[in-house]
Amino acid sequence: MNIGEAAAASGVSAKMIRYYEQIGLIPAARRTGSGYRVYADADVHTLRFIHRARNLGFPVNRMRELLALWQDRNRASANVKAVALAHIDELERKIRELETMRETLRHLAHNCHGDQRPDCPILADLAADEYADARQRPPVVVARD
Amino acid sequence: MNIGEAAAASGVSAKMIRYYEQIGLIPAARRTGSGYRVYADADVHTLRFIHRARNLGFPVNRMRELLALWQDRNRASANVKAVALAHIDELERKIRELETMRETLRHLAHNCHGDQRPDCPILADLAADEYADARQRPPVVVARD
DNA sequence: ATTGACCTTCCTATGATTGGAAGGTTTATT
DNA sequence: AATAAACCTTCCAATCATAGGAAGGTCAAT
Repeated sequence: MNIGEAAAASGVSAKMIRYYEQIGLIPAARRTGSGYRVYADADVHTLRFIHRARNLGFPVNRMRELLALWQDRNRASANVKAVALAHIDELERKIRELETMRETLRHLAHNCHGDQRPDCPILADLAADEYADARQRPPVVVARD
Repeated sequence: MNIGEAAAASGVSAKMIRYYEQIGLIPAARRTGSGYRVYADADVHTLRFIHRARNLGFPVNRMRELLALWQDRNRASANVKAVALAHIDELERKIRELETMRETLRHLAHNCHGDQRPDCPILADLAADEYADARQRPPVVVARD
């Protein structure tokens, strides 16, 4: 199987397969006499694993752990679970961050007439001189950043 | 005011102020005889506006619109609201994406013993051969792709 | 033999930000 | 006045994962 076929079979683009090889996430592929990379079913299997983990948002460095665990037949499932839970925490952190932004904006947009007049609480809030920013930060005295 | 003071007063780092100038988000600052950038209160005001919009996740290109609207005294608030709502949609799209990942992982982690045994549904799912095609997933797992 | 679809490597860009190096300026202290 | 520190300047590089393209080699079918 050459790289294009492996890409189609795994869902990982040829570009990314070369990249993963380059950064050492996967071992260097065997080559034909003319330099073409050659892949076997087992390699495609690994690439599919990578593709799915990426789809779940695992960063490449966490996937190194994941791949090592996957290939270790004596792993403890507790270790795998720990990686998954750490990633869930990371996802939740990002979700909360985005939700905070969304709520602030929703609130501002809700109070905006949305008509032909220039009057706009959204801009007023972004431009406010004294910005309590109570929606995103605890009301600690000064320090806005 | 030099760039360091403007940075401290606005919350935007000196590095980023130079960058925003370079990409044309803000006009090139006036310079002293020796080449130092000089900022006035109005500039800091603009930088604070930018800082707050960035904190709400507005990408730099959307902030160009936002700044133009802010500086246009004849704007229609409807236009501002449209930018905000478009950004809210974008935030929601990302939130849903992350939530989908989280739910899939939560489910997998929930079914994982997390003990010393190697048996692990998380790895089993990531490695599964039978649903290489993302559209034919078993009902056990939440959408992924 | 030619064409087209592959493959190879290398370079570039993305977006927003941070880091650093090398060198000039300003301010404060001796 | 000399010196040191804390600034400032530009330029270059790195991040992370991915995509695009150029220049050139290879393979399969016409």
